[in-house]
Amino acid sequence: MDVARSKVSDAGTPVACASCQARHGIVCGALWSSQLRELGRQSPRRTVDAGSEIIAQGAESSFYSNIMRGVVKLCKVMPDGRQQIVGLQFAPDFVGRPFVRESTLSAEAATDAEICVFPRDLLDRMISETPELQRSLLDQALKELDAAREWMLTLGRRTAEEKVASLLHLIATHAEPQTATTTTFDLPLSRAEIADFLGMTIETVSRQMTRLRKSGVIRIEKFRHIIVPDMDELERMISA
Amino acid sequence: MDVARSKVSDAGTPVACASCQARHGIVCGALWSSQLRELGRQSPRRTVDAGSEIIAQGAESSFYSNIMRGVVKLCKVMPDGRQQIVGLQFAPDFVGRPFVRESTLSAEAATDAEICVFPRDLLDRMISETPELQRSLLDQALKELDAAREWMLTLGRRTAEEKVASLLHLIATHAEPQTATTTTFDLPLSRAEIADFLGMTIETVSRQMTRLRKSGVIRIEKFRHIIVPDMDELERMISA
DNA sequence: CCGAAACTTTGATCTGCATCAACTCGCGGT
DNA sequence: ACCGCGAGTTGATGCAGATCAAAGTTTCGG
Repeated sequence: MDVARSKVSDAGTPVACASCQARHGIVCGALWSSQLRELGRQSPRRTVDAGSEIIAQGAESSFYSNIMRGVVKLCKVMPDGRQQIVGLQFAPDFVGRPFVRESTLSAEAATDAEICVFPRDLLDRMISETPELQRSLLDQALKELDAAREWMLTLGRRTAEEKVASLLHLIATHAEPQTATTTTFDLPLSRAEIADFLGMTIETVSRQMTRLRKSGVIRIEKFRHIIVPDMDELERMISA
Repeated sequence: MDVARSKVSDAGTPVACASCQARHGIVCGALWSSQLRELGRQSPRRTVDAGSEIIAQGAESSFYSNIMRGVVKLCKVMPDGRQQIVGLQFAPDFVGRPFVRESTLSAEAATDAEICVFPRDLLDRMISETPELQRSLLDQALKELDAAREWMLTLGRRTAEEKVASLLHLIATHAEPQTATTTTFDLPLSRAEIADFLGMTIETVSRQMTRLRKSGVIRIEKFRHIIVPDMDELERMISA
């Protein structure tokens, strides 16, 4: 059914959407061809470089985004500057909080990224008139909820070493399709960001990384590039 | 519009539902009268006493629940026994994970509670044929997601004292409508459960509670009964 | 190619919370 | 009323991870 739908709509698809990575993602995959055309016409692509903010915490934003490329981090900061990353989003995820205008968190590009910017009013209208899209957003919300709760367990009950292993596992799993047993990837986060995700300091992150390296679970090249010879071994560190 | 809908459907409402606390809650408030009748007929009430499990982690469950009375905690446990509470649900919340049969967490009554048990297959069918219900569930899912992320900040970045204050604030806010400035409530959780929610030990929980008591932020009567003379003062402890 | 800034690692020390260990309180049973 | 047990508190000590400090590595502009 989804296949039939997309086949049909491909006829009138906007050029930008035709070859789009997210064409069959959460949002666009749930739209009828006429809606896709309207949305596509009013939704510019934007490239954002690493570190720049997409949505500010506490601000009202008039748009949603869809990640086409790159990684986006969701952060919460306290008045005194303490910071916690509460989610990582990868292409082709949807970013935004339907039904609430003021954002309770900030969204920031962790790597250079490309996003598709949806006008809020337009997409809100489409949500309310498209059950398929609601269902799709419900699906993503429930998956993010599962992920958030899994991370609560990590934050509350795992040791520093387990935390770092959990993060590496999370990224290895979401980044690139792995080949055979050995997995390779570039960390989309700096040590400081990893610390903010795991609720620790950069020093402890660094120490635990070298611990994992010395015990042979991972290899590290140029700080950011990680090689996991055996994913099972990494999973064992997490005692999931 | 919601009002009109409920007026109409009250005519054919099942007896049990007529005076139900959750009649206009997440699930039942989004159903048509014929659906409510069908669901009501097949959904027995059940009383569960404090500590008994409603859904087991890792098990397939053939039902969802709706909390009529009491508090339900959502837990995750690791193979070695470490435990983390990842959510608290109050009446009239919906409990369950649509679209996924095997539960990744357990649900357990924290206090004596009363629930309404929905057959899974029936409710799944209603979800798929009722956009209003999908929308309602999306709303709850997004709210729970906000709450989970707020709690991630608490787990990752707040001190022990701030954590305890955060929990007291959470419960004070969700339990009873407060009178004027001073708020009073019974803790639905034991010290051990509080520890599992905050990622600490019972000893530290206890110490921080007496710290808050000595500093005058709260008063404690019979361990479980808490009096907050000034909610603003409590909020200040959280440095939210 | 050089130099400065930003990021990361490593080492020394400190501390907040965990752990271990009594002890107290409240409650239900006999 | 007394006992016994689970829940909570309080105290002494230990340790994982924070903090403070410094050196090494990478990046990038000139």
